[in-house]
Amino acid sequence: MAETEIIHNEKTCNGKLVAIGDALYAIGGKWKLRVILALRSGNNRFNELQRTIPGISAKVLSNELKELELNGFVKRIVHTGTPVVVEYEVTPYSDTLHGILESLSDWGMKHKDKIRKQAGKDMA
Amino acid sequence: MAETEIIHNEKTCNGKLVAIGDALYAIGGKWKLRVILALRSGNNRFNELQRTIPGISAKVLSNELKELELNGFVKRIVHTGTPVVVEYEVTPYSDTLHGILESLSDWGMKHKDKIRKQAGKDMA
DNA sequence: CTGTATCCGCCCGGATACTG
DNA sequence: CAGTATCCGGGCGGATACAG
Repeated sequence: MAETEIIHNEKTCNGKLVAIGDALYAIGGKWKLRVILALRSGNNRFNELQRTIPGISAKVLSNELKELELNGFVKRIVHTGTPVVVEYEVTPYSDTLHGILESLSDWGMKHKDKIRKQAGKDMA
Repeated sequence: MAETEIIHNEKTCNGKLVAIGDALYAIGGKWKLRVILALRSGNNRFNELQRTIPGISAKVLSNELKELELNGFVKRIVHTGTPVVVEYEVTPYSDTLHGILESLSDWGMKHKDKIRKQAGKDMA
């Protein structure tokens, strides 16, 4: 039956839901992706990151970096010396997010278009 | 240069970041996707939804449904009669989320595997 | 049944000050 | 510079009661 394409199997859906939950747990939230993007664009020091990401506080940035490190997206590198320098790097694993980022941004743009058109119609 | 594939253009990235923010704003959060999934699996009445989605309160469910309706994912249908029956339906627009849901769940599953393997190594 | 209103505890996160 | 500790206010969301 063709309906299975639309209706889906409930157990499959639940499994996906769990997986989606896992994904959102790891990369959801206000800052995770922004931190990763900031790191990608070449800002690797703590204070540099804080300046690059508007509105983030030291405490929150610290927590985000720890979680990102736990999840394997970021590597913390301490260069001993005088003074001590700490750098953060995105790992190759963070590249696995590429597909998600692409679909999210594609959809986000289309969605905004749709919202703008609705707003236009509301005005008329 | 081949590096552009990895490093990306900063303005493009910012544009994507905004779009990703828009997307997460619309479908991010704890309940949005769960509500949509519950509706898809045939639960259309308010109390039915509340029973189907573990842990959601009436207030939160009410808010989620309003936001989902505003964003065009859900249609609210009032059947006048005695008693009045209210039903919620997913709209065809919610199908546009399919790509996002697929990449999220794919990635979520792979990510969980990776975490489990790490945990296994930690034990050894 | 389908919600809304109110109360309220808790936690997120901002500001600031401080340590190494 | 690289964070941590503390204080604290606002808001999210749960419980309950209530309205249509």
